[in-house]
Amino acid sequence: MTDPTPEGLISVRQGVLPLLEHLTRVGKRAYLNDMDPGGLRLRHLIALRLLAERGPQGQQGLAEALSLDPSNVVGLLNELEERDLVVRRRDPADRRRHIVELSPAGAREVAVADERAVDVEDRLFVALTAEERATLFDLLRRAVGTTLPACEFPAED
Amino acid sequence: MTDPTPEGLISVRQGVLPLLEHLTRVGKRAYLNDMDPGGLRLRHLIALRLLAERGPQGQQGLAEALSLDPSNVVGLLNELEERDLVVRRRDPADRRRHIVELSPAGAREVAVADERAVDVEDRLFVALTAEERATLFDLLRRAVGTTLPACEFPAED
DNA sequence: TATTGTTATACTCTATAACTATA
DNA sequence: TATAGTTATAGAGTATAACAATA
Repeated sequence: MTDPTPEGLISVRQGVLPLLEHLTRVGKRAYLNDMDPGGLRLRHLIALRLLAERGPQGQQGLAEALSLDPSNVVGLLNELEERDLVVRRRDPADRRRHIVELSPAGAREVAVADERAVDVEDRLFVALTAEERATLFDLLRRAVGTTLPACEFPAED
Repeated sequence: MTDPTPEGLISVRQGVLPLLEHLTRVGKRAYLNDMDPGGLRLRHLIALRLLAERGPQGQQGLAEALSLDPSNVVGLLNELEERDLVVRRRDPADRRRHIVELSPAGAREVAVADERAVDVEDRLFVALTAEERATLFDLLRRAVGTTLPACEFPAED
């Protein structure tokens, strides 16, 4: 064949998205099954962690960082606020804005939920060594970084 | 600190799932926006590719490979069959089974949809070199391999 | 009695447009 | 007029149970 691209790379280019989709779905399901019924779902944990890492945020910035539509962030925050894991307060400087802040209970919940996420990931990535998981994390983090204006996520290295 | 685990690895262990979820969601959205309205969604492409790579399958095996509930596979196949991309026929040996097979039109559609997926992935992974994408692909493929009894997916190397 | 595929249903997730209150 | 947040709604994705046909 006179194919200019090495065979291996062609299949690589075509197949990452299906694998991502698969792994995410299986991981979310495992996380859901692990948690107590009615507990926080993955999206809640992600939002709480974002607040923990970046501090108080307007909902607009939160939506952008999560790559969610602002209208969808509303319901997510409602659920977190009902459980007193998060506090919304008006920005005195611009009374249109809501500043969202993690509550002490929210911070505790992040720790609990993180524990569960660790268990799930340990099972999800049994095939990989610690170094490989670190590599995977790094690659994903860099890829995510370009999909958003400003998201370095859990970049606490 | 007497922590037995290096600091770097701790944050790694906690954070892969959120990154996967984020990247998958963004990728699916990009794929959806790219395609002509009413076209095949990502899950259709994944199912067609599976059939292309593994050949005719019972729906049960298909469900397992896709990590979908068999009841959800029904609707997916209905949509593919309506477009004549796939053919269901009774297994003469066991008349309970439906053998699902890719049609010639289905095979052509895989190629078209793959093209679009390539574009999406090129944008999704601009931050990564070809080698890094190959590494990512390999790591994901190995991780997926353990989440399923038998899924080596696009392992055409 | 167990298995394959199917139907029905409820709930979550996502995208979109219209609305309000502030600026 | 534009922006931050909200509401409402429709469609896609997922989990579950019950069912028919066949083994």
